[in-house]
Amino acid sequence: MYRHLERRLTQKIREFLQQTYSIELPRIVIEQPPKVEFGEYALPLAFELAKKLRKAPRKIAEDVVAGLGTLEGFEKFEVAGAGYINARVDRAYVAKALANDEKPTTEAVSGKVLVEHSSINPNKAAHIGHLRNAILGDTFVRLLKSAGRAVDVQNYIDNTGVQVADVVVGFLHLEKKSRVEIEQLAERPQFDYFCWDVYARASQWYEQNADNKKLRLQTLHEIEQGGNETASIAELISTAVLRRHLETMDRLDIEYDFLPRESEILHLHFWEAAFTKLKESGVLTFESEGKNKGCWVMRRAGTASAKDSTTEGTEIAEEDQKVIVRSNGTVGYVGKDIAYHMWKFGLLGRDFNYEKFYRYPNGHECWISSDKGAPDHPHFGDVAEIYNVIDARQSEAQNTVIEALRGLGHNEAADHYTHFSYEMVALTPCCAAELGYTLSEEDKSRAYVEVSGRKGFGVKADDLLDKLIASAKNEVDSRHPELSDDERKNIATQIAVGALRYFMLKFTKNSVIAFDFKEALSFEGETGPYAQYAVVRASNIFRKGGFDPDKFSAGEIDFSKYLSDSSANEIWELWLAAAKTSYVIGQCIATSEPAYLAKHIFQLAQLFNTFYHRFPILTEANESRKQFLLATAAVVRRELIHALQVIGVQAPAVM
RNA sequence: GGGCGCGUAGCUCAAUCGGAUAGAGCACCGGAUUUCUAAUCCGGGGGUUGCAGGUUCAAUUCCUGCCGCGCCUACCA
Repeated sequence: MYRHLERRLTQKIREFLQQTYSIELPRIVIEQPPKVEFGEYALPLAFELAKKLRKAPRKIAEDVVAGLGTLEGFEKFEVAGAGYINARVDRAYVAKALANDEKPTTEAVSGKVLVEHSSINPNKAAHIGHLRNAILGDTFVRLLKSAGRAVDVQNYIDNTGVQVADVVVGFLHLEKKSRVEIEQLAERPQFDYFCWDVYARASQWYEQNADNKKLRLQTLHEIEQGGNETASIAELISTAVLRRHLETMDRLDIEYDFLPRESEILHLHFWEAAFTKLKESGVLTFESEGKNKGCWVMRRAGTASAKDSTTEGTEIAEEDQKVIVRSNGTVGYVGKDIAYHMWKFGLLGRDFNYEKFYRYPNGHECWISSDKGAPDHPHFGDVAEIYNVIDARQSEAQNTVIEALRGLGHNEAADHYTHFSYEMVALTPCCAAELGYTLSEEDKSRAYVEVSGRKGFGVKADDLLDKLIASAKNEVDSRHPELSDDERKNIATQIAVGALRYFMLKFTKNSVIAFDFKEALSFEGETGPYAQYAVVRASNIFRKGGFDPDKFSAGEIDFSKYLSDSSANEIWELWLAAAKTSYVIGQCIATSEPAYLAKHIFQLAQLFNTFYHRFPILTEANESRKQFLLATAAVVRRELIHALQVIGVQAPAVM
């Protein structure tokens, strides 16, 4: 609604400027006034025009206001301050549309979007860093879907990398486990936790002597090769850990459609197909001397090629070279990534084979890449737009892939390739100490310490969730002894998930989260449960009053009576915030920043809580005013539930 | 050395391509008719937005230079 009116206003202003001054501005800036008394939209337009028109801003603003006339949905325009033009909407018009849940028709965007997130190495339990990735990714998926986009959710599995090799080495050479023993362990519920420790031990063991490291390299080669016992054990381990990751993420209502694996990228020869094209197009060049002698290299992203017009042809300064194919002929991960991304855009000319892998309790089927494949499978890849949720440390690699696509002439694909970059989750030194890790003096003085799977240093996702559930369960137990234990468990889980998801979303993407248990375990203040509680309060009003909030009819209400005068500003602010939800969702998608929606939810909940205190509804003597207040609660409740659903948070029945 | 990012209240963070008096939460202090359940609400203190210049009617935001911090910068994935 808010967005719809803004568009209408922009259009009107454009027409006016064209007709009156014959001016075409590239962009009409529309802001939100600092206070609701000033109206709903503010235009600093007059300041911009002052120079062009050689008139005082204030005078221009007055002229614009006088000449603008009327506009549907708007009450009036006025001049404020040194030359702001403030627009006031017709409050009753907006409220009525909102109460009736009228959605302005939006043009459907065609083309499928591919969002890839999580991508946890299948060699150990997921930790809080992975949670940030998965929650950001899943929320972005929900944002896109709520805007009507068709989305494929992928989780890339690097099942042939060194991390997997390390656990395999750990099991076979350090723990001396047989295949049968590993199979038995893999059946155990917390196999990923077991691997967590094995991985950390193996990493330490490498430091002991050089032979151990040789074993690692040999194991890695066997895994990459495939078709041998080592590869088979690696597959066994990585698949079992992968299942655990899916279970962990499912606890947070995070699901995937397809799991492409690196093993298939190798076995189905994606790279060979890409290599040919990369050589033909000159993206890759062969180095015949220098430190990268014998390698196929490409220009490192960000080392501008435009400026060095002096170097002729395809010469790339040594420090700007990124090795794609090693001198022994093997391809590095960036190369595989280029091939994989050509597949995503349908540019490779090859496809995976697919088989069913995991069925969610709700019946949703998750597919996985495979060598053989099932005959009937959904169509993946070949999309119009992609988003890769990958942390900021990999931005250079991501940019290299984008440059490769560009070099191949696929500019459109490159333009629709978004590295959805975010910063890592680290631990506060205090938190690290709580976990029993001893830190160096240097680390203690830092604001945060990076987690390290290699050192087994971090907070496991399931542990954190268990802690949150236990803490929420305590509260629910004491507040609602009348409920069954199952019901209380269920509510506690919803609260825990709400707290965790909100926590990961409240920070903007490029701020490092210094994780601290006290903050993450809080259910008060700016948290998910705060917003959930606001919904519960709204529901309670209807429950106690004997009404159904979802069937509440606003037909008879005279909104202008209750919203028009300035004494109604407080309630109007709440209506306005509710009207902004879809606008905020649009902002989140445009900027790839889910934090805006989290903040919006909190603000809406905050305004509602104030309203809740100020205006007792059920005791309201004036029946028509009571209906109006009920309509207010119904609309806010509906918008909050919707917005919470978009960030993947459910509102419990009671709290 | 080069690339990317960050520096805002005691702490953790916001501030929508530059806009009106820089906002929240936590912590601290003081309050809220035992009510639609207080996981809430109201009030209070707390800021030279790292420093110095520049551009602009307007700078936390853009530009330049410093200072400080983080990440990336392997023929590892």
